[in-house]
Amino acid sequence: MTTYEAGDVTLEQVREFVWEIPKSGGMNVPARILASESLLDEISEDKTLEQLRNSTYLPGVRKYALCMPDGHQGYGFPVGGVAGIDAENGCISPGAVGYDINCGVRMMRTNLTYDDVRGHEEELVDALFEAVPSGLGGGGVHEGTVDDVDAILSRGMDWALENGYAVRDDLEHCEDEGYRPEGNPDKVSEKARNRGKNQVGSLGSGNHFLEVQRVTDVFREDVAADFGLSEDQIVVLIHCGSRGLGHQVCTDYLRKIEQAHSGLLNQLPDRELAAAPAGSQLAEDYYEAMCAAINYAWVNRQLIMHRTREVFADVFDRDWEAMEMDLLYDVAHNIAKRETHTVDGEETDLFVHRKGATRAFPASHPEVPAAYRDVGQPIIIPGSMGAGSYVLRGGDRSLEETFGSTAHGAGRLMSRTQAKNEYWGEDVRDDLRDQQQVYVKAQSGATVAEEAPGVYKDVDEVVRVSDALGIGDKVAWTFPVCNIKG
DNA sequence: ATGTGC
Repeated sequence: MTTYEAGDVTLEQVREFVWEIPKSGGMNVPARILASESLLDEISEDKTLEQLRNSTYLPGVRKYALCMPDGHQGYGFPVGGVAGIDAENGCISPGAVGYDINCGVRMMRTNLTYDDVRGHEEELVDALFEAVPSGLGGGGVHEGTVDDVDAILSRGMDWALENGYAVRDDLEHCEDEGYRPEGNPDKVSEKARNRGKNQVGSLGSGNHFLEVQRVTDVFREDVAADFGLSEDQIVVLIHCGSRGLGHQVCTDYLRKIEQAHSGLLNQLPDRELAAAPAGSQLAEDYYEAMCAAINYAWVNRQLIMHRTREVFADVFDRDWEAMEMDLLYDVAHNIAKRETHTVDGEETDLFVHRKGATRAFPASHPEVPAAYRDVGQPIIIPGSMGAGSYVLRGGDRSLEETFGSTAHGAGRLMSRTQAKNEYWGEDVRDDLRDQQQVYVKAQSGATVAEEAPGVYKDVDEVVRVSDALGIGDKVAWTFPVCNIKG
């Protein structure tokens, strides 16, 4: 048997790209890592594998805990981690969802080609930067009241539709149609709601961005046609989350759960995995608050997309409808959801935790929107400013292998602090413009340094593993034209 | 990720 030694963890190879930490000690199930050896070399350098093994101590975790090929260390639970935990007898863990609840991406199509945009990059990037609020702190497309926030938390994208920020078609091209009915503002603290009221429609900072891209390659022509993608087409990618509101929800419930469920906490190897037992009041409260933050993040991305349509209409002097600026799809990267999966031959209700992982449902799954039911759901995987991004579709093996999940990005190679020592923002910006015709505009030079292409893993390799395992199949590759960020 | 924190 092929093994891989990583510190005190020994991995056994199950087959190509599939590695397992066998069950031992307090582990309830084994753990699986989906990676090539070169990705495994990177994954094993931080605490990812230890955190993944720790997560198998969570009560009610089924089958195996998983790490996607882009996995890296996170708070308690790896970014790139997936765990299906029994929704009747198990638990729910905020650390296995992440601080940025429903951090995610959406891609909007246009009928413009690269030739239409070339020569207008500076004008476009300036106009987008001016119109789309970004950076730390307040300021959003919709400057509202706490009542507005409560409506957003309850109704998600339905609120955006009612308030003229969306068309019906947008809702139909969004995971869960942009709405979790369980979202309950009463379970979200006043502090969180106040933090949210002046950030509705704002990018934030860090790795969040808005990017105009061109489709540079198509790998599956038939699927690409169903997704409305073709070579040289201009698309827009929006990556952001639930801002201060989601962060506050996570903080609030971690503290509450640590206090109320210290018994469970003491059974776990890491207190950052704090979890509320299924059926407890806090499990229900956290789920409803998390769903509310999920709704907030969808509205956030919708308002940014709405503003982007206005900017394009202004710059290109045409209606956005005439430019066919339609939402391709919106996927969540940091969520938990009650889903039914087959485990040991039985239909089982699970809290599927996906933290830095994308849902990847295959063709014919009832939760895939009608427009894509025949081909599988679109999966959007942002890479870096120098390596581009990918569109995949849910693969036939995903339900069996990964609770219907795949990777979510390239994954960091180095910390933000390390990145700022290695790179200087203005140099990164100048190199991207001069060498790759990518136009970047950011609130802070430090953010550009933190997001330099060199701080990321090889997104091609991440996608290659997903494709080879049949959990998410390569459809198209896109490359940046211009990018705005905090 | 984050009014960059225990």
